[in-house]
Amino acid sequence: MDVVLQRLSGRWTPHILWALANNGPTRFGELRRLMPGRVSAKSMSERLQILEADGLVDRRAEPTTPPEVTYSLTERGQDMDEILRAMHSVAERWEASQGPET
Amino acid sequence: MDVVLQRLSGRWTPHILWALANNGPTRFGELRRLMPGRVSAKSMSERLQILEADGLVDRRAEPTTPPEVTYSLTERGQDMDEILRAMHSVAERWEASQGPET
DNA sequence: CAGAATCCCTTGCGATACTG
DNA sequence: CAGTATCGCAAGGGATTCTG
Repeated sequence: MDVVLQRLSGRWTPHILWALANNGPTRFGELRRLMPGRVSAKSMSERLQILEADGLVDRRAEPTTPPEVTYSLTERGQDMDEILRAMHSVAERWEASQGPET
Repeated sequence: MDVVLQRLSGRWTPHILWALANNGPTRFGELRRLMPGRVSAKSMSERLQILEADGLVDRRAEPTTPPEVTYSLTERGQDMDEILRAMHSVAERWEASQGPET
């Protein structure tokens, strides 16, 4: 379980996986804009590299100018969807039946 | 979703909730021993206070000497079980079909 | 557009020592 | 037993600046 936790660690990691799961292959900038809140390009880039190294995300760069880099979920990355959906489910339930502050 | 993520944050948080879900009310020391790896008493205590403040965990202290403090899941804490089980499920699948390094 | 390079700051956590 | 008090460190991430 620790290994799963570790791969999900990082402020934006779950959001990134969630966005890719729901939007399919997405470009860097767009992915960044899909995040709820401000993410620095640095954090985004770093995290995506880690996710790629972890085998959860696939990176495909078109060698054009300007560059067009698209990220997508690997099979292993899609495994996470089960967890993300559970989170989303809980989140919606909490939001619905009362507005849990903070 | 962010609120759920935030409540699950912390190195030991998911493990704590998971342990409480599977073992029922558990005393401080025992809970600490159930963690996979070394946890300082400080971290454990801090995190439990946060979990209590977040309304996920209930703390019941028997005013004896030596003290006997028991932690358990609140209803809201049990909501997390859905997520934890998903994590556990993925963890087992990964562990079974190959030994994902790291 | 998609980063890489710096700089800096906050947070989380462990180790250790102490207490009612 | 179940904490609290201190100290110190490393990781994560934001802001900013620069580039092919």
